[in-house]
This record gives sequence, C-alpha cells and structure tokens, in this order.
Amino acid sequence: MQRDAHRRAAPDRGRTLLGPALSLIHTGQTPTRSALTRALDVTRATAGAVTAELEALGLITVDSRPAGGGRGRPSHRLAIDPEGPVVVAGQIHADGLSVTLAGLGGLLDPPVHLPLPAATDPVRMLRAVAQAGAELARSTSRRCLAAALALPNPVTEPDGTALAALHFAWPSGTPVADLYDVEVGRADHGPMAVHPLPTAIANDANLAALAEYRHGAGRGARHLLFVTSGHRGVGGALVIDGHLHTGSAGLALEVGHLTVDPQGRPCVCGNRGCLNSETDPDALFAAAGLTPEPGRPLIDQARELCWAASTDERARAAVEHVIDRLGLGLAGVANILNPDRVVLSGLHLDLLEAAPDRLRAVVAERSLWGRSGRVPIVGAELAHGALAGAAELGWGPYLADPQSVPV
Amino acid sequence: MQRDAHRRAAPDRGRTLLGPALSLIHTGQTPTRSALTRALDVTRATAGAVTAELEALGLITVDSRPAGGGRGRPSHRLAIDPEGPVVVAGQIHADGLSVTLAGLGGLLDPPVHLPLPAATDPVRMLRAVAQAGAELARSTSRRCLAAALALPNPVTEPDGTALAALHFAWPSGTPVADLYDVEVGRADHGPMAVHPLPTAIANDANLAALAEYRHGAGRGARHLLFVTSGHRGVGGALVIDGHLHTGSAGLALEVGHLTVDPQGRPCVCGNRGCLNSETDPDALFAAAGLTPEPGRPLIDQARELCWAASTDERARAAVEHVIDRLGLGLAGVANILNPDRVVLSGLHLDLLEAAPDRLRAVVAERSLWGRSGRVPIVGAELAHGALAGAAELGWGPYLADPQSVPV
DNA sequence: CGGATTTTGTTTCGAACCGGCACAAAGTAA
DNA sequence: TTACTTTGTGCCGGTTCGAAACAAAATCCG
Repeated sequence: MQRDAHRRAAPDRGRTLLGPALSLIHTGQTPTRSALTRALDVTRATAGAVTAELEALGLITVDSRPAGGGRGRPSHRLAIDPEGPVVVAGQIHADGLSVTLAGLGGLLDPPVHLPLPAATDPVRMLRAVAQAGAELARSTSRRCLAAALALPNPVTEPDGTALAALHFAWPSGTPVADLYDVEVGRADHGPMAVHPLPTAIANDANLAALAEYRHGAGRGARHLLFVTSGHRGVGGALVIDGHLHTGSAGLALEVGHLTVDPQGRPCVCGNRGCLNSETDPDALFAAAGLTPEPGRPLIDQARELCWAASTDERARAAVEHVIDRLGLGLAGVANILNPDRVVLSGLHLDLLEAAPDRLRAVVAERSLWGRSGRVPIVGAELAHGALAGAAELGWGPYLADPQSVPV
Repeated sequence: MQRDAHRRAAPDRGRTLLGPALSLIHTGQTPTRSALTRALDVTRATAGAVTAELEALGLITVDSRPAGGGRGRPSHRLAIDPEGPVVVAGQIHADGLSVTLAGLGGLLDPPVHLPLPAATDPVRMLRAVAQAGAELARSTSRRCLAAALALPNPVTEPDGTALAALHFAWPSGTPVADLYDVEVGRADHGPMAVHPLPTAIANDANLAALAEYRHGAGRGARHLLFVTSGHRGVGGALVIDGHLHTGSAGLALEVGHLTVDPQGRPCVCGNRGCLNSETDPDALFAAAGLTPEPGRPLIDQARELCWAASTDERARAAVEHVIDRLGLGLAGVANILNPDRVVLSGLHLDLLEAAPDRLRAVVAERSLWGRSGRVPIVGAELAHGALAGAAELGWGPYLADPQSVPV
C-alpha cells in the first residue's frame, strides 16, 4: 500500500545539508544514499531524509531497481531527474551567439548557434540572446529557473559591467548585468518559467574553469588554474576549494599581458612579448614563417598548424617556439598561485596536445621548488565549457539552497 | 544577591556561533553584545548566551560599568580577559630567535630576543626556541594553550617541512613541524600548560600577512596582498576572505623570482632581474653607486639610505630606481590576484615611505584596468608581524572552536 | 523632576535539525 | 536454509536557535 504513495511531506532533517548533498549528486560524486552518508559525514537516517527531500523537490530520482555490488543490501542509485528544471545558458563570442538549456549534472542540450546580429550594440545583442533563450524555454515542458550568460570580456563585480569589449566596440563600463536582466524580463519564457526569471552574467573563462572543475578535467583538484586562448586573447581563471576566485573587482587572472619575452612581438597594451601576443594565432604563423589564408577563420588555421606539428618540420618548430613562451607564462602564474592542476583550453589545448612533454618540461624547469612545484597540466574535457559554466552560474543559488527551487 | 555568583552553567545557545563571535571580539570589531547581535545576524538572546559562554570559558570579560553613548540602555564593553590563556609565539630569523607570550586580541608581551646559537642545525635551534618559550610559559600564571613558530623559509603543507633554508644550511625537506613538536614536548612549560602542548609552524611572511589582516593595516580588506623584503629576499602572502591562501603545497606567493628587469642584476636562481635581486639592499646600494660599510647590518644601512632620500640626491635616485622595479613586480602580481589592498613590510615599507607617490604611480600605470585596477598600497602597522602571526596560528584552533579550550 | 522613549539584556517557550538506536529490508556467503 | 553484511526507516531525544514578552537602564522632553 505504500508504493506509489504521494510524495511524502518534508522531513524534519537535512535542511542545511540539502545544498551540499545536491552539489555532490550534481557533480556525480555520490550515486547512492550510502555514499552520501559517507561524503556528508552524517547518519544514514539523515542521508535518507535529505534524499527524500530532494526527490520531493523534483530534482533527483531514486532508481527503483537496486544496484547490485558487494555484500549486504544493495543501494539504490541517485540520479538527476531528467524531467527536472532547467536553466537557460547563453554565450556571446566573436563568432556569434550560443544558447542551450541545461539541467543539473552538467548535462547540456545540444547548443543552438546564431550568427552575430548586424547591429552589435549591447542592447540588441543581449536581446537576441534573451529571445533565443526564451524560445528554447517555451519549447520544453521543464520548468525554467534562471538565465545566465557568458561574456568574452572581463566583468566587474559586484556591479556587473563589461570592460574592454574589443570585438563589439561596446563602451567600457556597459552595465551588461542590468541590461540582460531587462531583456530577459521582456522576453517570454513560457508558462513554466519562474517570474521574474533570475539572471546572472560572468566572464567566459571564469565560467569554463568552473565547469571543468565540476564536470571536466578539474574534478578532484583543490586549486585549479585554468588558461584558455581564443579570439580575444588569453583568459585565465582560478578555482579555490570549489569557489571561483575573481578578485576583489572580478579582474583577477587577467594574465594576457604577462611578459614572457621582453624582445617579443608588440602588444596592443604598449609592451612587447605579452602572453597574448606571443601565443595567439598570429604569433604561431609568424614563428612558422607563414601567412594565414585570408577568408578562413584564423583560429581554425592555427589549430591545423598545431596538428601538423607531428609531420611538418616548420610547424613543429613554430609550435615549440610558442610553447616555450606559454610555458614561461604558466610557470610564472603557477609560482604565484601554486595550483595542484592546470587545465588548458582553446588554442593552448592544441599546443599542449601537439607537444605535451615539451610544455610540461618548460613549466617544470621554471618552477621554483623542484618536485613540489611539478604540477599536472591537462587539457580541457568539455566541448562547451563556457556554456556549461553559464549553466553552473544559473544553477548556483539553487545548488546553495535547493529549497529555494519553486514548487 | 546575583553579584559575584558562580560562573553560570553553559547556556543552551550559541554553540556554533562561539567561534565567529570570539573572532570578532579578537579582532576588535565587536566591543559590545549589541554589536555582536548585528555582526552575527542573530537575536539578542543568542548574542547574550554566546557572551555568557565565552565568559564562562575564561576568554573574555564583560565590563561591569556600562559604556555610555547614545540613547537607550547602554551596552557593556566586551574585552579579552587579560588573565585569560596565552600561546607561545616564536620566530626564527637571520639575526636570532624571538619568543613571546600572546593572549587573544593581538596583544603580545614584549618579545624576548636571543642570538643565534653557535650550532644552527635544526634540532638545536628548535630546541632553543622551545626552551625559551617554556621559560616564558613557566613564568606566567596564565594557562598556556599552544606553541607556534614562524620560519623564514617556505614551509610545505600539509607535512610541514622547510625548503631552502639558506641562512642555516638546513637540508631541504627538514621535517620542522615534527621536530618542533618533539622539542616542545620535551620542554617543561609548567603546570598551567596543556599537555601535550599543540604546536604549529608556518612561513613568516604568511603569518605576518595574517596578523596584518586581523590586527594591522589589512583590517577590513577582502583580498590582501602582503609583500615583505628582508634578509632572505622577498616574501609574499595572500589573504582571501580571512583565510591564508598558501596554495596546494604551501608554496604560493613565492614572488621573489618574478622578472622585473630582463637586463637586471643576476640572481642566484640563474636568471637576471628577479624581484629579489632588484629590490634587496645590495640593489639599492648598487643603484646609489655606494658600497655599504662592512660590519654593520646591511639591512639597517639600506633603511638609512631610504630615509636619506628626502635630502640626498643620490639616495633619492637610487630609491626611485628600486621603486620602479618593485612597482613592476607589484603590478604584475596585482594583475593576477586583483587584491583590494597591498600591504608592504620590511625594506619595501621603507621604500614606500621614501617615495609613496612614485610607487603608487608606477603600480597604477602598469595596472590593466585603469581606475578599477587602482589598489591602495599601505605600509605594515605591526612591529612584530611574524610573531603576531605565529600567535594567530597558535590560537587558530581555539578561535575556530572556543569550546576546545581546556577548563 | 518625572514620565515617555529608546535601546539593551534576559527569560521562556517552541521549532528546526540532526544523532543514536532499534528494527526492518535486501542482498551475499556458506 | 541460516548467518552475515550492508542499507534504509521510524522514533526518541538533545542541541541550538528564533520569537516574543518582560525587565532594565540610560536619554529626551515637558
């Protein structure tokens, strides 16, 4: 008679543990109640109550069939509810806009890509993202809880203005957080959306770092240094014990203008040999003595040059030239931050894969403390790191307090 | 009839709030129960219970006479009990050993200074510190709760071994934490000491940063960058939201070998123009075209050179030369960490005071984000920062859980 | 000077949250 | 089948904190 009963009333246990418990399930670390008991260091009774509460909130499901294993009573698998709520995750990048829906567990729907609108002023671009997200939200039966956006520019905190949006000539100080909130408020996200829909924005490198930390190559690290390279230049981010360190104004880890070759190429900042100008596609082509074909995206051609390093002598030499400078920059930052893992993305990931041993050797050579300073350098694992990070940003308040999820 | 009653039994409130409350009183932020109520965001009832518990533990006193002020019933001042427990704080530096007793509130007894023993092997130096501390502990009627030590070398975590103890030729990897614990265990700290006396060690720059954050020039900062220069070279430390960031192995912020002048002076690390070799006393004298007098401590002469900058043209030029390089290094680190305050100590403090505007201008010029990157640069306030930090280290467990203080 | 007002401190009660324990459930091992 | 191991749940109680009423001690103001 107890089977298929109505969802039980909220238990009198596990209120403050809901957040940590959901975060563990969200990152795939605790597939069973028993694992939750150990990870949270609570009694089985408490873990059971927490599980029941999360199930009642419609966030997780408990597998009806036991998952066998060793001796003793088998545990039931806990999983993110595939029909649970979603957030809208968006990204603005040099090529256009990307939008997707994201449930818990780091699971993204296949992203929708839109070309850059003809007018790239802030309001119209943010409106395009908000409307594309609203369309996705209307198309699903799942509740929509938030809309979050990744930007290719530094974002100040706590006011949420964008700085130096080079690609789109946005004025520095554009209040992107406020503008996006307005546009999301105007767009119709359908009857299943929370009203008003909470919004959040952050820098794409920071968000990609957060996503890698929770669902990708950064799992299990304590201090994760993330470095990426793309159209905009070099972006860095630091995750400390699960929290992004964005500095007092959101401007930490802007490592693009670290000097790695005093006699190097000139940079827009006025100096020579910045990490930006020494490890971007132009630097790679210059080192190879080649000129990129006009018309095709520069970043794609640079990646092909990396892939050619195993067969083409000139490509190999160019890759090594750039890698030596990247290694200097990474060692400098690692000596300051002493991370226990470094994750590379973008063009830096292609450089790493072209000559992993050389990059690791250069960094180790410049690390101050020998063995203690030897830090693992690995590649990013997520295909859409910034989008996945935007999803994390949107989910943030609900992961901290699952009871704030509307019924 | 209630006056001078026995200390009341422990109340049924404020157990988990004891630590935060004591920390607030410890840092002088909440001199009254009413301020505690606001700072902890609890009810007056809870703040009152917390206060009573801390008083019962013998850690604080409540002033019997009201402290007047505005309207309404006056509040009673809360203060650290001057007869409360102490910890032994020690420091090993190039000139010798320093030891003192420290109560809560950042209050140090006048330190006792000892010359370096003839034999500078680890065991004998640690024994000398432990015995000097034991003598102090025996001489007081206050209970002694811990012994903590500041070392001039990088200290790895969590194992507590010292690296590169240049001045004393200690082998890299010396297990200082274990050795000090043994020596403290052997020394007699008197009948009022906890047995066995807990011990802790850490790097002096990190500890000085922590002390400045809690009791000195870093009060109120969120992200504090601390940089000091002394006999050993440059030491850095970072406090994030009240916690030291020592990196995954305790080796963060070792900024001495940041390159600030590619054509600069050679450094022991093999490169040229490291922050160490460009801002140490030798660099200052070289820039002035002077040779220090033999016999007198180099650091003292360098400080005198800084003080002479206002009157002596050659000293002024030398100070500005060094300051320009120090500014480059500070800007580089600040661009990575985005702190909201920079505190300078040691010779760097003398440089700052000799030409504060120039140093601030150099850093601002090299900061990436204009106004947003302009960070206050101030001098350290504590006379014995590392010793005060060692006291903080020793008090740490009790600040986190005041109930662990033995009755 | 004396009551009104304001602010602080205390007492009492109850709610929320979690551990301990006993028991039940569901598998494996022999 | 029996013993054992491990997992899940119901019940009790303890700890901790908030709400509210009350009490206390000052200033304000007529």
